[in-house]
Amino acid sequence: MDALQSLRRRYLQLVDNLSPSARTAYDAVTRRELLPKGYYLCRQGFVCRTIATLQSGSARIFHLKPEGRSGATDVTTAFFFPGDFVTSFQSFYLQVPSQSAIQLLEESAVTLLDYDALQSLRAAYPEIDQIDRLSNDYYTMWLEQRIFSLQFHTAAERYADLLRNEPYLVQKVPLSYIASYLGITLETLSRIRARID
Amino acid sequence: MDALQSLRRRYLQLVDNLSPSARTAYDAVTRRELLPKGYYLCRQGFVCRTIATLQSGSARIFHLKPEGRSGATDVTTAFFFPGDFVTSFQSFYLQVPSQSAIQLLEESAVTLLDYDALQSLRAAYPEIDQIDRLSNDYYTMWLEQRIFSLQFHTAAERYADLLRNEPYLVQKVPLSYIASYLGITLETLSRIRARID
DNA sequence: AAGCCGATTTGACTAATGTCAAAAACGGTC
DNA sequence: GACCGTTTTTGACATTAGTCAAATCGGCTT
Repeated sequence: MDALQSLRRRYLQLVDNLSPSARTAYDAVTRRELLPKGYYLCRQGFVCRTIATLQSGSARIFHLKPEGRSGATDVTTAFFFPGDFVTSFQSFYLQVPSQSAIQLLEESAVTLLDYDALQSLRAAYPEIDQIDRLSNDYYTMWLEQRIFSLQFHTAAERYADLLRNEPYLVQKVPLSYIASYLGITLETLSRIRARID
Repeated sequence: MDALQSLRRRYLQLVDNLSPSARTAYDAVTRRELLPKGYYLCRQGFVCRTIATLQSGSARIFHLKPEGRSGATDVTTAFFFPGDFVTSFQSFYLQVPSQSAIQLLEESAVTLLDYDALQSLRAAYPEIDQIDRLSNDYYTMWLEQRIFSLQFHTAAERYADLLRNEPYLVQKVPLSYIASYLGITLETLSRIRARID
């Protein structure tokens, strides 16, 4: 877990210390935008063509499953924070339709980069290829840790972890997002919260 | 899911079609071994120094947690099959102590490659770097899918999936491994099986 | 074939979580 | 400050999975 954070620092440093030529090339193909709360960076069923670097704000990735008796259920599988590269991994790297949607949780400043542009940058600048690789490794380890947590910890422990790691999140997003992220219903989450204080 | 398998085929093809020079360099630094059932490719708490390509046989990666009242509990988090690159991802790529152990489930033929040797090969042969990257991407997508399955499917559905995707597995490994992999107790798994036929 | 040992199944009971429905709390608007 | 819609909490009950213990099954040995 500490190893995870140091990996994250490594790729963020590489981003900050791009060589002038790589920086110029990067700036030429990316665009910075301030996008409103609720904006979709990626829609379920569509190919995710861009990867966003989150400068400020937050986002979530979620999956809509149709069947549920009481309408569709919306299950959040991850949250994103500043410094994260935001995309639907499989959809972006394989350019296939996404199984999930990504939505901003608040107004956010992002830097957008298209798939083709990223591939060109990677081919031309080893340092950018390195960032891409490290950030993917980071994501992979984050996933490993999440599975660990889903398999080994109780819902109450997972909520406590979340409170510890992302306290601000609990302030600003609906409980239903957090509950589905933890793999429980919002009633159960509410009861866990009641028991804590 | 289909995208996943095609990605796997892509990296396996690259392995088969290495250029003669890359092949020679690869053969020079790897060793093929036939290892017995129960052999540990990696021990919990130690740095995983090698990555194994599984030629035949199978393996599992598991985590021992000490606390349990009735002795330590042993939770399987993945199984490996021929064509897989077998290692503890975080431990190998960051060279930090592993949180899990990897054990052969039967006598297996493997090709062993040390961390330093892999880094040299990657630097010298772009095609090997490409294989490493694709296989990591494959693993990442596999993890994503596994989280999906843990979060969206019931234990019974996950067992049915396993039966469909890895039928041979059910024949040769103890139910307790499969149960912990599915995130349930072996009694529950036994009851699920009883209900199926 | 009998005996043994580990793996699996079954049973009875308990604990945890889900479901459905209603009440309370909260936020923004007029 | 009253009103409205949304979010969160609470309650009662059903369902699912976990726990502990005993019975059965299967393969192996002698």
